[in-house]
Amino acid sequence: MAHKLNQIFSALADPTRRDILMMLLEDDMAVTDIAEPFDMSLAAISKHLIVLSNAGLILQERRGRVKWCKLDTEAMHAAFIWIQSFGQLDPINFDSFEEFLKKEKLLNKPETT
Amino acid sequence: MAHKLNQIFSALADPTRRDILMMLLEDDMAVTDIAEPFDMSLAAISKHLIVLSNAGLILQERRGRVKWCKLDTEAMHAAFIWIQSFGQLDPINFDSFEEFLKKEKLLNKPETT
DNA sequence: CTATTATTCAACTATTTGGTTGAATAAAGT
DNA sequence: ACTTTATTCAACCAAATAGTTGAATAATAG
Repeated sequence: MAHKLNQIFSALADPTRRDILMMLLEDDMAVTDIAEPFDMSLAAISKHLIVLSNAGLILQERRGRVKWCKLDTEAMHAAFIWIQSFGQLDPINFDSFEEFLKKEKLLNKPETT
Repeated sequence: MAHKLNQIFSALADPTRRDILMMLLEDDMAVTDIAEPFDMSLAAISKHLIVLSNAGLILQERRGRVKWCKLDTEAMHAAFIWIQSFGQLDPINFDSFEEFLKKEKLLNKPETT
């Protein structure tokens, strides 16, 4: 199948999936809980999670009837490394970075729409 | 329109477009010269360049009948910053990075297929 | 056993994507 | 003027994507 980076970047290209990843930064979650804030069917979220899983961005582990989802940082790291190749980008300024994150959350979180 | 990161990651998800970006790392190029190594019509490459341009990953400037393409690092930097948010990824190990780049070139360059 | 909860499957739809070809445009070269 | 070169446009096509709904599966609770 296609290069792994295809899957990783393609997975990251969807705002719902980026939101899910940000939610998983805080804690592992079950599928139903992940779906809750989104204005979208559970089946749709389930599909998004499969995309994230295929890209290697999350791990899913079934315990009983609940499937737990957690971040897997390896794929993200591969994307990070690839991007950093371009022009040896400057190390990040963590002040503007925090500001960026705040803005990102306001613009992009489903709860705030 | 959609969040800029959608366009950036979506543009990066295609191996042809990543190849084009890598070619532009070395020098600015005209559309026809960019298309040359690919087994694909000029029109297809032209479309890829529009995608890259819409994502803000390249700039295109027409001089006479030639349209020159050059990297615009700003969009890549935005993606870089977003990714680095996840788990405060470790600063890059440049030895494994160079190895990665070599592998990437072997696997992905159109000239070698 | 029965009902409830968690998740996925299957079938369908609309839209987008990545490619094609042939014609169109526009600038240079002779 | 005519031809060549550079690029895009338009129409088309196949495959992938992101969503829907309703049924199916599977584990837990009562």
